[in-house]
Amino acid sequence: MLDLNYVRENLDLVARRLALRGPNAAAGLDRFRELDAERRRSLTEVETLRNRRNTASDEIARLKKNKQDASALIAEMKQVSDRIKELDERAKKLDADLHELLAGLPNVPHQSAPAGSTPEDNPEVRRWGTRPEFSFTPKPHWELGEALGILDFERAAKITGARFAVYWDLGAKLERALQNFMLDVHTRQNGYTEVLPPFIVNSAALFGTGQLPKFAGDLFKLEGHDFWLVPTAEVPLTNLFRGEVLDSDQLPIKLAAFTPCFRSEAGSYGKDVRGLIRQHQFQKVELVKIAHPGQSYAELEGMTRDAESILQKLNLHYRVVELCAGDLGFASAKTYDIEVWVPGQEVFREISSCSNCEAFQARRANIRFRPAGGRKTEMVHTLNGSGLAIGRTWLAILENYQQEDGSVLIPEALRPYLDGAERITPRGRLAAKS
RNA sequence: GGAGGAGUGGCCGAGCGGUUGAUGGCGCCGGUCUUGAAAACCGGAGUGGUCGAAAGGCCACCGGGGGUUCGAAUCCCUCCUCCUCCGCCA
Repeated sequence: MLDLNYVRENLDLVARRLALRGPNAAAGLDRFRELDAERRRSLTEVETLRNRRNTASDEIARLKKNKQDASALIAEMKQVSDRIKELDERAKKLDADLHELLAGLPNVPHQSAPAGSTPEDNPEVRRWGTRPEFSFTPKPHWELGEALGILDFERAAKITGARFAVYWDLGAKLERALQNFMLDVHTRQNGYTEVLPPFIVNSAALFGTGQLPKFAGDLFKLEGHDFWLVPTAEVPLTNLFRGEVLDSDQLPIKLAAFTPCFRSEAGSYGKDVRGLIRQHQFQKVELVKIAHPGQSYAELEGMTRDAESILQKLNLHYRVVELCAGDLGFASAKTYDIEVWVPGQEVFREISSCSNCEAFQARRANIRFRPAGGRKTEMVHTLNGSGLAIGRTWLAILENYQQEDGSVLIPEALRPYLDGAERITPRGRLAAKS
């Protein structure tokens, strides 16, 4: 959420910068001036009446104490109270409207955000490694995985539905190895604290990070409860500090968590229908930082490097792009996407997205800190990034490490996590071993 | 799931429906005293909104929401959270 005073004082600038996101990004902002003025007018009105009532209440108390008659004043105040009730409803409505307008606006892109409206406009920042050479035509991971007997979409559809997967044997173990490998690197080498949060959150948490109210359709909700499946660990991790005032010397807080992520993928029909790229459930190790506002952009660079370190250790070719203003997520002011090379499809695919939300989420979730010398609290900056999406790492390994005989080599860094296994070879096709 | 109990400022803890934004203690900040510190004493300090150039007013906030009343931290309803007991359960 944007700061009310900031929007009021910089309305034109905010409108101009939001327009960089696209034609609809600043929708409703034209109503701001009027709504804001009307809200303040009606607040002043009702507060003046309240003041009168408070004063009169003291007077009534005094009269009664002295055994004097207060009935005239009480009768008058009864009228005033009725009037307050009316005006208060109007003021509350206006306040809610303004809040709704503000809560519906996306974050203002950072100064440096490149212009553009589609992923094609995202400039490449850097590139690491080289494309693997194949003496044969590399296959997509769904063919490899099913042939190896480690990936099973058919049975997943039977027990659940489309866009779910069952992993068998070394496929399941590879997923688990990646989970442990990523958490170990981030906690032992990159300085993050491991957290295991609930995989279900309430709507206040989802408001805090910006998924609600606007993107309810992207989420899975539990029937009969104010509970939602997490779309990313960013939600529970960032909301850990909701409503808290942190000490300046606690910052930056660096957290890493493994969770499954659940997304309805409404509106993505027909997109990435094959394979693991777009699933209703996928696993992810997420990084979250709560940072001092003066440090948040340096922390964003660091977080992106931390995510990259995983791909480097796995020796997977990738590039880093910076999202153009039109491609930025709702809460983000600046985002780097890391895209891994997927040879079966000959494209770079997003495997991590690292964002600085500045104070946008902090305002929604009311996360503040007390500056070292100062007394007045300030909003923190929040950052989040995938470190990494495990399913997409899994498929990148399959496609990049595939051999002509259909087997897949296991990256050296992962072998200690797989009892030293060096290679995935075909097992009995989709048959559960005894 | 059932039956009880409780939620007050950074923490602990008072609070007959009427100067209680809230006593007291601890902690915190400033000062006096001291070479310095401690102790003692004096003083200060919440968050948000709104009006104002500022000084400073005003309004709201005692878990959340609603109600009763001229007036609610105090009474009623409801939801949430925590504690105790019972049931169930990994």
